[in-house]
Amino acid sequence: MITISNQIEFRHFKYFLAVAENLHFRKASEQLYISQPGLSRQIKQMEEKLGIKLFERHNRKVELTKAGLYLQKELSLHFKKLNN
Amino acid sequence: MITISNQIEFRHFKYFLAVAENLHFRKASEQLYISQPGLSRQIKQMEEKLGIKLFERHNRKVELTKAGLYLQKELSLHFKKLNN
DNA sequence: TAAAAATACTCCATAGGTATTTTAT
DNA sequence: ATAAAATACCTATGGAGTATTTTTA
Repeated sequence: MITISNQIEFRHFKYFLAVAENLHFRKASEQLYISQPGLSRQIKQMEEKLGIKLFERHNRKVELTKAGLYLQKELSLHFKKLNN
Repeated sequence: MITISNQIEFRHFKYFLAVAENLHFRKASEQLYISQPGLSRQIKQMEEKLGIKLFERHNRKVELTKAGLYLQKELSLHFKKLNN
């Protein structure tokens, strides 16, 4: 049985990668064609579900945590293979 | 930009793999702890979104189509890498 | 004081359940 | 006659939008 998707959905990965790329929630939200609050909530939810902080928010500056950086690498590697 | 998840979610992959493994909707639904109609609908939706038939339903016998077989192989390879 | 993310609220799309029907053997 | 999937109908969860607040440089 596959377990990951009981918690995390594609949406989360997609959103995460957009924020990780932009390091800016508003810009990422525009790129994703969703609202900034919606994006913030989903990232927060993702962090809660994983029990891991993915971003450090020092106002006017968003950074990836170590865990976030690791996840970004992993996803960049494997995520795209599922797009045929 | 990642595109796949605008249509398909983890849920679909998970459900698909369960049916592909069991070749039986009811058994697969039990394994997934969801109802048989819910599973049938999600698989149907997945096929519609992909525009590809994944299973042949001859009553009392479910078979993977060629496309389904291919997808099963691909997912078996890549899907699990996303589980840390 | 302004730029950015978080919170409050609301709404609605849809995943999923129960009951039933259809289908083929 | 029965086993299995599909369909009909309904409900409730949660994703997402707008408006606003909080935060810090």
